[in-house]
Amino acid sequence: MSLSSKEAILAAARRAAQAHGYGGLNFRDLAEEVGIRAASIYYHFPSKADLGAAVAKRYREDTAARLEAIQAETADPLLCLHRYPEIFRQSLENGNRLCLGSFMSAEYDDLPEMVKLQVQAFADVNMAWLSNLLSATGVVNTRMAEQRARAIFAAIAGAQLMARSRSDISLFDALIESYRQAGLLPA
Amino acid sequence: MSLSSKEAILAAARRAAQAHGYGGLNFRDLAEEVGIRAASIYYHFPSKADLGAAVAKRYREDTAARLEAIQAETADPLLCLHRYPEIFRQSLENGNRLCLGSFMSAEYDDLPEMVKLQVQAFADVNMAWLSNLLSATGVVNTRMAEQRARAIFAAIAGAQLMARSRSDISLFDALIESYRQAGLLPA
DNA sequence: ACCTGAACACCGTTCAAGT
DNA sequence: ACCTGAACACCGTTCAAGT
Repeated sequence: MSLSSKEAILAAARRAAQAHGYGGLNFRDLAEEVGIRAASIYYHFPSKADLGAAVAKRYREDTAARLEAIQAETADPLLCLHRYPEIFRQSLENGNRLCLGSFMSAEYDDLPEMVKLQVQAFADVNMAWLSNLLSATGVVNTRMAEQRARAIFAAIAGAQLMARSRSDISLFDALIESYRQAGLLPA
Repeated sequence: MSLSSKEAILAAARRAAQAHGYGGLNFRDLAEEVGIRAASIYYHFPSKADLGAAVAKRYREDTAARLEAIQAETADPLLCLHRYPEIFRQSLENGNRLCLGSFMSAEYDDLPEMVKLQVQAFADVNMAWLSNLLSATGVVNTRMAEQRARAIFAAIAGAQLMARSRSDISLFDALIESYRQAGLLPA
């Protein structure tokens, strides 16, 4: 059975936003991909801001679920941390797309307030997960875990941004490896 | 004496692009700031792509000049490296703006070819400068300098992106400090 | 419930025409 | 050389009307 229109819109909007940003999202192209008319999107989402916020919210929820899945599969916190870059790598694998949080951070000035809130929440989810696992490893003390979590999140987002601009996933892998060698990420 | 229209357009376009990206650049607002009509911009730049490429080229040249200035002022390569984040910090100081290379990397899919080339060139200038100085310090061997230079560039771009989304320069400083503590940047 | 055509006001972009 | 009016294509949005 196929997706409901609302779910199809959300999925297409997410893909578009990861490739072109919130500003690059447009209802006519979106509608064409879903197989309806642009005006029909307004039945499901009252405005572009609402659609953007819904996309960002879903993106955060999906990411949170994936992080929880990693933690469920992988008992060792060091191994969990080792797997963290997967999240960003998969966006590159999926059509050289960017993390939605990164793209929207670049566009931050021009985002509706309700979208900004979701972007912050996305970053918070990532940093909390990282901080929690860093503490669990004992590699850094609890006081430093939060600080290190922010640094890791920012650095990996930067690595993805650079790899995307070169359309080169192996560059992403090499950057992550460099972070490990340098000591930013646990080896 | 005041700037020529062409220079005034370049300056205003740069500021706009660092705040709203290439996609967010618009000729009417730009023209209003310069004091001419939108159509007049096309006398100086035959298309938006040409303007974008000119802005990115100038941005790269300015950055190269600032990096050379740091090197001229500061004999010790370790001190030069210590000063590198200044480049990104100043964009944040200047109206919470993003590095043009970062914003355009996010928008990469939608960039005209001539703009893409300048974005690559900008990254290359930064990485070559970093690599050269890293080699000079002897902290890493020459073989690793290039790899580390990429990692530093990507990580600092990520730090700026995150600090901007929180409108918090002190967060940028804290992230740089974390990179030093972790060993990514020479302390 | 779900969708659409047609229209609206606006905006980025272009170009022939002005001075 | 330098600038502009006017037109064009496209956008987000609305709404009465369709099924």
